[in-house]
Amino acid sequence: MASATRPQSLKARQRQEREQLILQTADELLLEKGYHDTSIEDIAARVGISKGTVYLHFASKDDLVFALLERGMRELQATLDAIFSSTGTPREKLCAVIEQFYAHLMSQQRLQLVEALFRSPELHSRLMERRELFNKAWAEPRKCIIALLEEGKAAGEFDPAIPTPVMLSLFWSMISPHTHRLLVVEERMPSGIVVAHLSRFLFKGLAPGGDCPAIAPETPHEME
Amino acid sequence: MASATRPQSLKARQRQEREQLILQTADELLLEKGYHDTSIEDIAARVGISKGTVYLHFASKDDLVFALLERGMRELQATLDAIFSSTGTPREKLCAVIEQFYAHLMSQQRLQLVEALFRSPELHSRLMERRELFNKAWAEPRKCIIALLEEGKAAGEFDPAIPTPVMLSLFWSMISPHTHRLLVVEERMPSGIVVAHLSRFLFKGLAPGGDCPAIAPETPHEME
Amino acid sequence: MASATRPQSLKARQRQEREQLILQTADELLLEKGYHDTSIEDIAARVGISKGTVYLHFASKDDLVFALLERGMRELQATLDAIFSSTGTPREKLCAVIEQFYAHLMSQQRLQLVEALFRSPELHSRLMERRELFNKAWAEPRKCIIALLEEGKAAGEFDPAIPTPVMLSLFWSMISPHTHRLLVVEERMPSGIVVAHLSRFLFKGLAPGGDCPAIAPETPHEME
Amino acid sequence: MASATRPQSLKARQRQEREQLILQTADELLLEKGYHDTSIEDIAARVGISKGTVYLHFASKDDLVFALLERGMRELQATLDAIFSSTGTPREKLCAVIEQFYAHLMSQQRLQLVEALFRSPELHSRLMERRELFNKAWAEPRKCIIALLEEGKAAGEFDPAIPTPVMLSLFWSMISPHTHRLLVVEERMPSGIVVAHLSRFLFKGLAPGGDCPAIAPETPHEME
DNA sequence: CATGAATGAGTGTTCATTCAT
DNA sequence: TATGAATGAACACTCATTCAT
Repeated sequence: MASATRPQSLKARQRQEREQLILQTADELLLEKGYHDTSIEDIAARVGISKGTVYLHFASKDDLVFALLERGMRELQATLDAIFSSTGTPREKLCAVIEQFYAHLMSQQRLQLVEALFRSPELHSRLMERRELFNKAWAEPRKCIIALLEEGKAAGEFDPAIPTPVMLSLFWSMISPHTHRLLVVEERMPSGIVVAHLSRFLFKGLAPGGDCPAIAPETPHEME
Repeated sequence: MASATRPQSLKARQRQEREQLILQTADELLLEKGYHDTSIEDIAARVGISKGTVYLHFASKDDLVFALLERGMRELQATLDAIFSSTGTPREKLCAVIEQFYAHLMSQQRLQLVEALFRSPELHSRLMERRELFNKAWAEPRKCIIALLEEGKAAGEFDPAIPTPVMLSLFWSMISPHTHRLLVVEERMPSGIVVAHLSRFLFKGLAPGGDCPAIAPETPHEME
Repeated sequence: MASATRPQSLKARQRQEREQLILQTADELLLEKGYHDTSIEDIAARVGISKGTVYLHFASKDDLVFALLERGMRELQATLDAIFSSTGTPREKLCAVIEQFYAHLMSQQRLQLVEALFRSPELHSRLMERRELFNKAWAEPRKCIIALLEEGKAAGEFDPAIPTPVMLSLFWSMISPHTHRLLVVEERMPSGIVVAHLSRFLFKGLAPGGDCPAIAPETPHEME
Repeated sequence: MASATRPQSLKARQRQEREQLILQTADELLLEKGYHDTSIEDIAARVGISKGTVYLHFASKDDLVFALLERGMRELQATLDAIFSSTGTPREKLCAVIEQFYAHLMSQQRLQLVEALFRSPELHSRLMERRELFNKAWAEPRKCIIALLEEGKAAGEFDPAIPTPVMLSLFWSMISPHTHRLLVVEERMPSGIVVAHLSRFLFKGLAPGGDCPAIAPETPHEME
């Protein structure tokens, strides 16, 4: 019964698998060589299919990249959802997010592309033309993190004097691929160590108390 | 006599100005659209000159970008030199570095390009073929910052338990264009405020003391 | 079974034909207008295809010209091989070579290109970078002709007082496209007549005997 | 008196000298690198003047080349005139022509360019658009040689069975730069020796008598 | 007069995209 | 459905030519 129930489902599954393979390969190549130096032909060749076949799955190169971003977003969201629905303080949860990034997403080179593309002005602008679908996907994780941060502030874990956008920005910095590359890839530090340092640094920095003088718009420094 | 000393100097100055204009325009366009989506013709058009004229100043597109990077490096180094040679604790100096970045370099959108290009795998490799001059320029600031950090550790300002590479990486994060864009550009926070927050966060995080349990390679968290 | 052996052979044959068409057209255009005044677009237009298609067959303009030269060489060598392996005196064989040149190669405007390109200093140098394959191809015919000339000397057919390089040079002159153009193309003389005259002239000039006074480095003439 | 007679003549003479210098330099460069790889800037640089100055003398690159050809023609004609007006048999005169080519024109690399350009399809066609002036210049030497050849036939020096165009063509072959390059430049034969061989060969080949069977349009040979 | 900065048409080459098979 | 041949727009770069100084 199971063997014959879905003759189309079989094909559909194969199609799905191929699509995932294309996405995965594109992910790797884009990270290796960047958007413009990766041609559709390159991707097709590494997958072992022909150029035309790629177009059976993705209407354009930009669509392919877009799908890649969506996939990254979905994975990110799934990771975050799992963490958010768990029990623990905001700090513990944010800690877990950092950990997840380093343990899984970064090392699998998944989210790096999301980040990399977002930081690339060339693609950023082009892809933002499709903002409709995209921003939604991006807004969701953002809201989650913000919620955690404000929850933490309310719980007295984080310093309420630090504006949430600043906190958010600092948090993104902790999980940036750039940091990952410098420490894990180039300095060969174990991922666990890096995570511990980053987390500790982040939460020490965000913790309430300490000298928070009235922030002067122009801080007095002895520089020219 | 003095009035006649520079018949050539006039032309030379005009040439210099034109060259700076091209560089500045290229800087803007590259930041807006990225390397591959900015053509020489684009740059020439915005400057108001013809394609060929650009080639009177820069032998190739790569040469133009390279000159841009060199300019960024020179400015960076000049800024750092001024700060390093001043009096003050390491903390004050690093604080001044962050401040300078935000006050001058970032707002002039210079270093963003340096960063952006360095993160692009495609250009990175091509530009690294000119490593000779370039690496030196890049290594110098790096050494300066590292020296400051270790001086700070020795002086008891920074936590010696944090490895210097980690500190360095965190410092880069503070002055990343990404953070600048999120907070100053998108959130419209005044640059001075952002600097104050970043500095305070950085030094609170780097300060000695606080809970620094033995860092476990695998931190225990309740995630899958 | 035999009928199905070539499903690819069909496409392959079409590809071959297209490639030959491009080569032939390039040959014509290069002869008409020369290397620099013939653009890839020109060639594509005359073939009736697009620029890009040319690049499906030849990786660069130089590659195309190189393929053209190779083709010319192969044809030349094939012709010479057939003649050399036949029976006959050296004189008869050289005569046959001239004949073949005029009957086939010249009229197909093939070797003209070889010659023309070899006389262009600009291309000569660029193409000589691929000397490995090429020099071999060029050296072979040269050796064949030299062998024939020396065989002829030994057999008493040619004047041993004439150095072989001189003989070789005179022989090349007989089959130069320039001569062909002047007599066959411009003067409209039948190719057979021209061949007969050239051969007769060559062999009469090369024949032993006649007044060969001691060759004085400075021949006495009444000129300024 | 002599010093002030021609204030313009002085300037005019300087202008003439510069023009000759440009021509001479262009001659050299064109021979070295060919037409398309020699830019106006190249020529100006070697002369030591600026691009613009070249255009004060020659309206276009083609004009410059054209002037070069005219100069070559004039020299050729002068040489031929001197020879033709001397006493001697046609054979002696033609011999002198060959000699002159090798002794002076070739070694000074003058006429090589005339020849080279004429054999280059690219320039030939373009320059032929200016045929009016040009053909006249080219026709004159041609007529001279033809006259000599026919005079020689009439005098019994040359074989009347050989058509004059064939003779002319053979004569051009003897003085081709190609032959010169092969023997004098590459084989390092002394120019005098080469001239002696060429002359002897030419006149032996052109001499009356010998086997001149009825020329069959299709010569019988054992070739495929 | 001499200069050389400025121009812009032209060329080789790449590659996303289409479509006949 | 899968292929890959064909297309053509786009781009970096060159250089003959012009012209303001």
